[in-house]
Amino acid sequence: MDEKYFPEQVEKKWQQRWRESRAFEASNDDPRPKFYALEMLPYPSGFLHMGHVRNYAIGDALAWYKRLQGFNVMHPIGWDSFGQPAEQAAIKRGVNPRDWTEENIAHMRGQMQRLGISYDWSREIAAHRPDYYKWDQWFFLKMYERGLAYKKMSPVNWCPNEGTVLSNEQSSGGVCWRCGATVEKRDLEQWFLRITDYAEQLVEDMKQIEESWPEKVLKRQRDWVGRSEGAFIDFAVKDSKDKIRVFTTRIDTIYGATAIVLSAEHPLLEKLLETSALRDDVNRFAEKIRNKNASRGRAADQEEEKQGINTGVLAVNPFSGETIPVWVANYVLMEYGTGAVMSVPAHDERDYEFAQKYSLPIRRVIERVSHEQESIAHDPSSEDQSLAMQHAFTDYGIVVDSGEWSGKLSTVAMQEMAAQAKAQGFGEAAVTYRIRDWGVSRQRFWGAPVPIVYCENCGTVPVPYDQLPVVLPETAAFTGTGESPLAGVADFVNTTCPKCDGPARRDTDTMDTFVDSSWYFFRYCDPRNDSAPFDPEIARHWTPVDQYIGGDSHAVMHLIYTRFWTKVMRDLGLVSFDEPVKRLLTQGMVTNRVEGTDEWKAMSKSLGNGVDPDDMIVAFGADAARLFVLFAAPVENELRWSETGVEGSARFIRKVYRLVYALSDTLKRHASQQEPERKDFTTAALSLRRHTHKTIARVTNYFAGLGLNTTVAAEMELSNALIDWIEGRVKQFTAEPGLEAEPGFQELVNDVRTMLVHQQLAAMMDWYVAKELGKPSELRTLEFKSIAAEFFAVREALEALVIMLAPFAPHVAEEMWQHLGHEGGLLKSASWPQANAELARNEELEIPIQVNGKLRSRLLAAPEVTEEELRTAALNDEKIRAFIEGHEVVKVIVVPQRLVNVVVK
RNA sequence: GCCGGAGUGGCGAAAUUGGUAUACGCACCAGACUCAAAAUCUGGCGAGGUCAAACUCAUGUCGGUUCGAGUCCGACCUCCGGCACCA
Repeated sequence: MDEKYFPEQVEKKWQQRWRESRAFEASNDDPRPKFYALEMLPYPSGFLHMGHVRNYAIGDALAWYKRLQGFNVMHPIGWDSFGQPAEQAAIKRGVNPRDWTEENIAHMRGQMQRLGISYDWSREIAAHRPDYYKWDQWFFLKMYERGLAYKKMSPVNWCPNEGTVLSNEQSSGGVCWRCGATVEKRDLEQWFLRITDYAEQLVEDMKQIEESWPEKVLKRQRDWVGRSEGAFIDFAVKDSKDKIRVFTTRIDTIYGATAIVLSAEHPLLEKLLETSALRDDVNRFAEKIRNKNASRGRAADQEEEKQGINTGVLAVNPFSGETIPVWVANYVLMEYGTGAVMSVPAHDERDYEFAQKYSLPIRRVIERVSHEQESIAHDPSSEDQSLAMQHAFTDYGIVVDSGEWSGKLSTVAMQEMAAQAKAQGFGEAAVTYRIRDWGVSRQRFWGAPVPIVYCENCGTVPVPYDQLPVVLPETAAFTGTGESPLAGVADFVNTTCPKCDGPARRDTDTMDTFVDSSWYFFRYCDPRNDSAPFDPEIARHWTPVDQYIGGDSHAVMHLIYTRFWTKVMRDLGLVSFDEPVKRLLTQGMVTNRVEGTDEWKAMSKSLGNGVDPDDMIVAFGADAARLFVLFAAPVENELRWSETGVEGSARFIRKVYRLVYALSDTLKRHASQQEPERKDFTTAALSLRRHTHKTIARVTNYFAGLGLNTTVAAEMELSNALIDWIEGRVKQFTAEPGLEAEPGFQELVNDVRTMLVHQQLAAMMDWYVAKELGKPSELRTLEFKSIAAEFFAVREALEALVIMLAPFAPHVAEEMWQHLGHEGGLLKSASWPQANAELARNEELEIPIQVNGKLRSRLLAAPEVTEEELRTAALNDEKIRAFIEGHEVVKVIVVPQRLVNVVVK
């Protein structure tokens, strides 16, 4: 151990030792309880950014903590290495996507190792390697067998300028993200996974995780699934056998329906119009709306004015028998429900707006449940009138003017009406979902090929399992024309049919990269298995994931896909639970000031406010950078970057390092090896131990809730307390008369806090011990046992501090641990310190005394003090007497061990 | 518009969940050391008030509950996220 702290030396040294000793490789057979700590696997863009550093620092702190607590910790990492950037690099610069990806992985792996994250590198995986994506294909085939993977025509986003397909994200707002051209819809045959089959479970199973996943993530998933309870109702078309099925969540308002409104894409529309005189006008209108819908997609960010047209067709309300007109309008979406709605202007805002514009009747059939206040001085009819004029009344209430249901509560009517619809065969209670099946086909090269073959004779044929993987060719022509580059690789496309051996063509699309990340953390359990995606027995040992950590940008996509995938795996018999992740933490963003402004924004190249982790490692060390990231803000908050903040963390590390350096030799010489008996501890030693054990309890408690910032703060407090304590002891030692003359000691006393005189501090302690013990026993101020006990307390504090620092600054913690006398052992085999409640207990309590709730005095009391004693002491307190003099004491509130409040009049 | 979350010093934030508000750190000011700077150390640091105290006021605003409210209840204001014609 150097006198001075050089992070680059310390960090290199321990990184090497960890690597050589395979310190963080987790065994599947370890008998200790397991803990699976997981961070979201990165896309290998080439460079780690601060968001990654934060993510991994959090995960690593937890992994270290659990390891020190005696858990068998698995902390793996891998690469989400399929995806568009590699292909873009190929198109733009002609590099091979595989080479580009491998180089990026190599560089980022180096960065992670320089950060000293305690990953189990033996379990590293990468999605682009055939031994991984083979299992993507395997899962695809399993789903195909079960009808969970199917092919259908579907519109995709198409940029006419670049001649390429875009994802929904890349065509946000209806324009191409690169060239700004208006995106068109094109119909393509695409593969879908039937996530809608699991819609109900995706909502229902949230109950299993609602305590341990962030509410905002659950909420977004709930919104995304969009579960909605209501009813289907069939309206018969007048003079026809056709029926129009609508979905409504407010069947109780059905007597207020004054029209049926269809979406422009409604399949029945054409047939209905056959007999209509308005046919041409309606068709022209519907065509216009369809075109508009197609070109803008669903991403339109502005609500359009409602437009509609009467078809001239009439429909019959099955409840009232009333005949109402059928309209077509732009505000009804084909994608949701049945693409047709009953329009109830009195009780739906959209219908109200529509009815106003086209002068449709507005009929009120729900009244507010009356409150006493409402009956005052208002003419009810005029109030109704004004209400109806301005708004739809969308609350539940009492059904009126609705035949036999009049006078019933909405909630009651809804149930009874749905039951009647069912009994009479014109409808039923129903649940609809907003979520739609997951389109996984991508017309791209850099992904897992879809393992399907098309044969002229046999049609669509799945590739047999024993022919997996369908290997991606070495390279292809990256023209960027929009068709999958695989289509141009003749060797790949042309194959023979597995069934009939005749000529066949392969599917040339690849799978969405979210497929890779839907199950990757199961692969970590058994990463080299070549006969299954993983051994269910081994996975049973490790999964579900105990703690998952990542950004909330994946709140919907990845985290809903992986929940879906887990349920499919459960149904395949691979796992035995519903939810893959027990606890989820979504960390906040890392932001930095945008130069020349007061704005804090996420670090990015384009804003020029990025900070390179490597620069921080060089300047301050990985330990200081990691410590800062965890200390500066609660993990779920935004983290504002501050270089002076990192300096502060480095300062703290240096302080502790010097303390260990200054004291370790002395501790080796003088500290008792065994824990001394209680009577041998001086009062001073006990007060230090109290601080140590209180801190252990606090830190352990904070860690349980992932309050990492307060954990670090508590550790800083302990180090401050230890320094204060040493200063106090040195001053006391040297206060003996005559010592002023001893050479160097006056400077020592003055300088003890500067920590510039370590050797002198150690020498002084040695000298002092010798001097004390050299005295005749009656003149000694301290006995040998007490000295040994006092140094024991110091060592206890330092060791606890070093162990508790390991999750935040592991390299320097290892260095200090070794220097504290644990040569040859690694910190990972140390044990997390145990808080001793007896030792943590205060000798004396400081009890605040209030008069009428305002703090007026304090008094010191023993922890055993009774309520009565506290009350008496408070009333006799000099300051308190001044306050209560001349007033009547009404009441004295005593909170045991806590506080006294004197209430006066 | 709807649904969430949050408002505490100059800044990031603490507060054992109703009991001493502002821990810990950053920035800043003064001092020590230094030829000087850096580093390090010491002291100060919510506002008002005072030589110093005492004391008064402060957790977005206004009310309420309570002996006691940053914390609980009601109304409002502001900011940040998500969704957005979902029937």
